[in-house]
Amino acid sequence: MNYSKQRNLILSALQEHKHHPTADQIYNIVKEKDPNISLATVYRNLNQLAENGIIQKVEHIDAQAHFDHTLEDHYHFICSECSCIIDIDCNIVSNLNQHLLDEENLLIESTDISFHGLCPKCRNKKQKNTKE
Amino acid sequence: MNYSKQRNLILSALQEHKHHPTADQIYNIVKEKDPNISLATVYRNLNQLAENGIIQKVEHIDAQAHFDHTLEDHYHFICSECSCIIDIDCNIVSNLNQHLLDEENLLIESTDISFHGLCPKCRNKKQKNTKE
DNA sequence: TTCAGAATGATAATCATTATTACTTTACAA
DNA sequence: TTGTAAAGTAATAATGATTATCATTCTGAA
Repeated sequence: MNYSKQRNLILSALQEHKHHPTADQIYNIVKEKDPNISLATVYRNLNQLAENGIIQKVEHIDAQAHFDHTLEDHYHFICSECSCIIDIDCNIVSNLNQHLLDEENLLIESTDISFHGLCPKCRNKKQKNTKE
Repeated sequence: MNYSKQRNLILSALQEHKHHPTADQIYNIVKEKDPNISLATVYRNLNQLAENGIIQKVEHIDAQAHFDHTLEDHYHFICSECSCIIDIDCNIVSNLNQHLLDEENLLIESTDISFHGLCPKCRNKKQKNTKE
């Protein structure tokens, strides 16, 4: 990969905004510093950065792809109220993979886990509303 | 929901084809019995059947939504080679939910798990190829 | 039988993403 | 330095899955 100003802007935007932004959200952040940047450039560079193992592309959360500044293996909690994403770091799958190989003859390469529910903030709001 | 011939055709197509077809696949199946049916009708009815708890809409597998004849809670294995989907029925998450509530203050409503890897068929093929 | 509400087919619209195209930068050897 | 090929860019057309719209037809209770 050759140097490009745009790619640098995209990468630092992602590192500053750790909440799994989408391509479109990054586009809006970067546009403030480089108003001429194209949405296609953002898509191209995010995919390229992900292919080169510099960032992580997180799919299957919703219709859009999200991008993650960290490469660490982890899972996601998605709030059903405000759609915020919270990282869950846990190791429940290691022995499960062996089980699936032995019992079902399935060789697991990767596992996606996403939890859906209420985040602490939204749970608080709901409790307040029901009390009133 | 009023009766409709099209919805009945869609439902029985789904019950005969248990391998998580997409809207488009169901469209092609149903078209043989009712060549005038519209793709929009298929989408409309699949969503409606899912909303009424008659079938299950399975999202986040790939770009397309898949539809599942069973309402039973289960997870999916998706082969990275042939993209076939195999049901995984397991209960690994029950105690995890309590853990996430206690430790992270997250109230889990549902959990999506998808495993990615090689299905038995594709694993066989690969082994043959490397032996030759 | 009537008639309001539900369902339909055809098609336009939408949304996220990718491909195309013509132009500009960058890397680097001569 | 300078020439040039590779890589990058903006603008925009194209794509694929899905949803919305709308005029027409069907369903079922009164």
